[in-house]
Amino acid sequence: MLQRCIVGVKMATDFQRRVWEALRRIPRGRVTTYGEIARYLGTGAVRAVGTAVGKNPDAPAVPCHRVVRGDGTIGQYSGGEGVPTKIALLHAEGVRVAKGRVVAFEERLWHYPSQSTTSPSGS
DNA sequence: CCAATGACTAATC
DNA sequence: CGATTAGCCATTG
Repeated sequence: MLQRCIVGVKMATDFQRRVWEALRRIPRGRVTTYGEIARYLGTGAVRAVGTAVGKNPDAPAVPCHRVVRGDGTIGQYSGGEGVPTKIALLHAEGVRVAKGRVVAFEERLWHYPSQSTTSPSGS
């Protein structure tokens, strides 16, 4: 049973799994940027993040459509009708998009939780 | 291992 | 604001 997991199966890299997991952390009605994900992963591989998101096999089960570019523009999307579908999904979650750009982008922008400064066992 | 690619970003024209 | 160049890192052939 487990044998088939180690042969003849396209396996994603750990990097991609971390990216997809980061996508699941995005709350509904919010958006994030590739740069934020890269920072969350602790790397500057914005390009690699975008590629990993595009290879997301569980789309749109994973909110990959909540990821936009750093300047608030929609960016790209692979699936359905492409970018139009990405915008449609965002609208379905309450995120307004105009001229291929997220309305009130910085207000809708989601930031990943940072380590609590009130941590009792802080270093 | 090397070369090419990509759902990006920033700077310049 | 649109087009171009260069830098970036992981994936893929």
